Parts: sequence; C-alpha cells; structure tokens
Amino acid sequence: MNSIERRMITGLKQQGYKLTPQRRAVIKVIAATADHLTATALYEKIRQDHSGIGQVTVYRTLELLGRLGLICEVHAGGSCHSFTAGSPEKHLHLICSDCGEVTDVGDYDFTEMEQALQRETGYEIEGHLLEFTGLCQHCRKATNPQR
Amino acid sequence: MNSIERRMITGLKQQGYKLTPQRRAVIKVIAATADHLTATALYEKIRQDHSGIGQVTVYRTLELLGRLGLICEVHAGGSCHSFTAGSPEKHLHLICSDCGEVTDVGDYDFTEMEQALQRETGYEIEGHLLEFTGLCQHCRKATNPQR
DNA sequence: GTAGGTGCAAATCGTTTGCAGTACA
DNA sequence: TGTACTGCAAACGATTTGCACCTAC
Repeated sequence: MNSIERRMITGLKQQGYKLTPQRRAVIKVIAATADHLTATALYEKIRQDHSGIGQVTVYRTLELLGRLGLICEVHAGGSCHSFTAGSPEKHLHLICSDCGEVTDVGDYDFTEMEQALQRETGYEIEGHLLEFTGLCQHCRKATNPQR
Repeated sequence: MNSIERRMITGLKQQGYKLTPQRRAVIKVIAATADHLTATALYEKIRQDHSGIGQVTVYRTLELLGRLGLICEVHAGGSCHSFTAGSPEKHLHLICSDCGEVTDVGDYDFTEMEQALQRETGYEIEGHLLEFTGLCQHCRKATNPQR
C-alpha cells in the first residue's frame, strides 16, 4: 500500500465512513494510476481484479472521495469528469492533448491574484483550477521526431 | 447586432461556412448572453424566437463555433460543457459556486510560467484554462447579509 | 446546380435512482 | 444488531448518428 492509498483510507475512516472491499479496490486503482481516469475507465480497471463490483458503487465512491477532498477532479481536453489522486487544492495540471497523460506539477501561489480579483470584482474567491494543455515529451517526439 | 455577433458571423463566412438563419439565431443568443449556457439551455432560449430549430442543429453549431475558436467552453462548478461568447485564448473566468454566474475578467500573462513549465517538464504547451470559483457579490450578500 | 446544412427519430453513452439484500463497525 | 453500503435493473438526460429533404451560395 502506498502513502496515497493510506491517506485516503485514513481520511475515509476518520470521517466515519466504512471501509468496504469495494472502496478499497477503487482507492487502490486511483492511488496506483498516475493518469486521470473517467468513472467508466476506472470501473473497467477495477473489474480486472474485482469482477463483482458494480459501476454504481464506483460512481458513489468517487462522489464520496471527491466530497471528502481525497481525490481531485480533472476537467481538461474534452474529457470532463475525470479523476486522479491528490488534493483538490493542488489544481495545477499539465494535460497532453494527444495521449491524455496528466502531469501534476504542484501548485502556484495565486494569493496575490485572488486578492486583486476580490477587490476588482467583489467576489469571495474560494478556489481555483489551472490546467495547461499541450504535447508531452513523448508525443512531441512521436509527432515530430526531428525535434 | 453587437460586435461579438458580427465577429462570429464574419469568422464563419471567412472560413467558408454558410450563414443560415439557424446559425444566426444561435450566434445571436450566445452574443447577447453574458452567462455561460449549456447546449440544452441555449436550445431552450433559441426556441423562444426561432421555434422551428432542432436541438441537433444547436449541438452542431456549437461544435462548429468552438472548433473555429469563436466561442469558449466553460468547465467549472459541476456543469461542464457550457458555452459563452469570447475567444478561447481568454480562459480566465470567475464562477459563482452559488448562482453559477460567470464573470470574464480578461486574461493574465502566463508566458513566463509556460516557459518555466516547458523547461521543467518537456511539454510543448499550447493553451491554458484558469477558473476561479467563489461567491459573487450578490450571493455573498444573500448568504451573509451583515457583511 | 450542388455541397453543405437541417430536422426527425432512433440509438447510444454516461450517470442517477429505487429497492431489496448484505456486511461492516 | 443496526445502519450504512452494495448491486441489479430501470429510468433518465445529454449527445450522436443515419437518412431524406432543403437551401445558401
């Protein structure tokens, strides 16, 4: 079990939710996958070693983990509603428009910008989402080998 | 006809696409609405003064306008697949998590950040999406009047 | 005149809901 | 033991597709 997996399981228990084999399976796959996955893709992956699981359970678990802030929703590149491990506060992703790979590059300090926006617009800003799209190293080579 | 509307119509014609009454109706509603709208909401609005239009046509027109860079897709706050007028390069939105209002605040210069990311990750960055979520002025008052 | 555009209906996909049975704490 | 969780099946909404007809250029 890696640390991401452990963190999710602890978070779940701490907030009074039960740890079922199905939830364990969902967590395991998310924690082990660097890419973002849609609910359906995740379901397919989980079924490989947990064939009895229902798609509904995957949906419900994702919804729960998202609500508890234990996983992070990714939006980019046409495929909305994808999920990846990690805290939702760390909303800085690089997404390859070719292969769909997601690279998490940590977060950037938007405090100053948020304050300026609050002054200008009257909004009370709660969070942000920053995603860059482009070609990853691998796809750059594949598309244009001489570079 | 406002300038946004004119820009879309010109863009469409310049790239060799026909200007039909249906497309005109879609463009008119998008250009006149500050909010973001889902394809379905847009369809309902358009039907008010263009009752014969089919939902399929709205979908196809949105897809076309998006492809030509004449409208901009908004992601935030659960409602993916919403559209609003404006260039997709100007991806800086403020979205109210309560009423769903979208405020366009112009763009921010990410050139430096993009270059740093390219160096660090090997990505060839093509674009970005930055969305802030929070409470708009109106909803702040409604939620917490004494502020 | 013709290629591109439209509208209908049906198919499809992702997601949610009701409900009865099951299992974790 | 009791409540939260699960899985099935069916419902649902959004989006796409096939096809015949239509119309802007």
